Amino acid sequence: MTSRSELERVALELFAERGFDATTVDAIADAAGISRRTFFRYYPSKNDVVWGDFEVQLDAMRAWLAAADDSRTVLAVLSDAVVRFNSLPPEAARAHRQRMSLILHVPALQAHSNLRYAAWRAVVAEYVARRTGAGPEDALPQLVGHVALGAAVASYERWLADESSDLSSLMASSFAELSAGFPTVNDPRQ
Amino acid sequence: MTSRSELERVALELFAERGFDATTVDAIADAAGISRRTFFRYYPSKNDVVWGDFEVQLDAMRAWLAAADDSRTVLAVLSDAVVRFNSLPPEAARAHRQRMSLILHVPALQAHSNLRYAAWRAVVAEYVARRTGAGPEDALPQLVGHVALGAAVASYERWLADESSDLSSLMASSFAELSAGFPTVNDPRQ
DNA sequence: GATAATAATTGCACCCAGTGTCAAAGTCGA
DNA sequence: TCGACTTTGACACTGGGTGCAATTATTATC
Repeated sequence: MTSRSELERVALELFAERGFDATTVDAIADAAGISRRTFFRYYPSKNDVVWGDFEVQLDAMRAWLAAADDSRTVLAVLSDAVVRFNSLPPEAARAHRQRMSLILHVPALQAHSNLRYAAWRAVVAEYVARRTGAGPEDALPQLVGHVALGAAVASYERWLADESSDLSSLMASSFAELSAGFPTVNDPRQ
Repeated sequence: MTSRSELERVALELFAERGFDATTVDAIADAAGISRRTFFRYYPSKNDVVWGDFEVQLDAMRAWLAAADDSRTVLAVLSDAVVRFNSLPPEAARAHRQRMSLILHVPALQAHSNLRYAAWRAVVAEYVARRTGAGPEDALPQLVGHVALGAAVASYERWLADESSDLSSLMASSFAELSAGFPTVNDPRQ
């Protein structure tokens, strides 16, 4: 009985072994012992395999934000949320590095990621909307969504570039820079 | 004699008429009176047609930033650059709206845009690196690149949502929000 | 346990984007 | 006019993704 997560495991193994582009859907299906057509019932595209249970994570973050302490700054809460939903047990770090390295470095996945990012931004925008009384499509929530995503992705790239770095710290410092208006680069006396 | 820009004109017309996905490369080639294979000599992909001379614009922005007045704040200069390279004569607005609407709303192009955005971010990062003495791949320049892109894209989305809005003003106010650390949403007393 | 309804799986025939190859036209300088 | 060089085009092929209909489990019901 092939499960969705089993299929993911097999696929990621092949990607690591011979690269994403060089791994055909046929090869994945073969390795998993299912037909090509069935593969596409589990995942709508080859790209989507890499994202695993992203939607579930996102739902969790949405719920966490909905119940977050309103006495703190919007950006502080967002920073915590991003840190929390990107902290992994040390033993999961290697796998997550591999996954994110694909997403951020393989052109086909870099492109596809934008579609997923939209859902992430929507969660942030929804929270900012709740806090400010605006609609989720209004200017400020959307702006914060885009900018927060930028900070998060930049942090991921730093993390991938340095084996010894800690993702949570990088996220936190990116958001700190953000809420302070980029003091190191925005000083009028400079 | 079919030129690159003539091909672009024909393609955008078809996209507007019957939609991006429903327009095959064969149809574009037919309409332009060239062969399918020749289309791919002018543009590496169907997606790329929509971006027109983006690289040229980007080169211009790079040059402008390289020669910018260093006595002003990094974010102020970036804001000006973004405003300047996104202000169009009123008669070009309709076409640009159409083009950007495709890029921001058609899934295939939303995805592809991420690849183009990388080049845009690199230009910003390069400038921040020059101003701060850091390398273009260092944390701060990269972070500012990502965040500035977020602000720019958010502004574009606002602009597309409102026929009567002015792109330059939207860009400027997004960057103002950014350099002030999002005062309307980042107030500890709120 | 046999059977009927339901769901999962698969094979097959497509469509379309993108690429490699090689031959045919066209261009241009000498 | 000849030959070198570039542009174009025809053709075949790869690979992702989809619609459809048949086939094979599953599961519920009697």
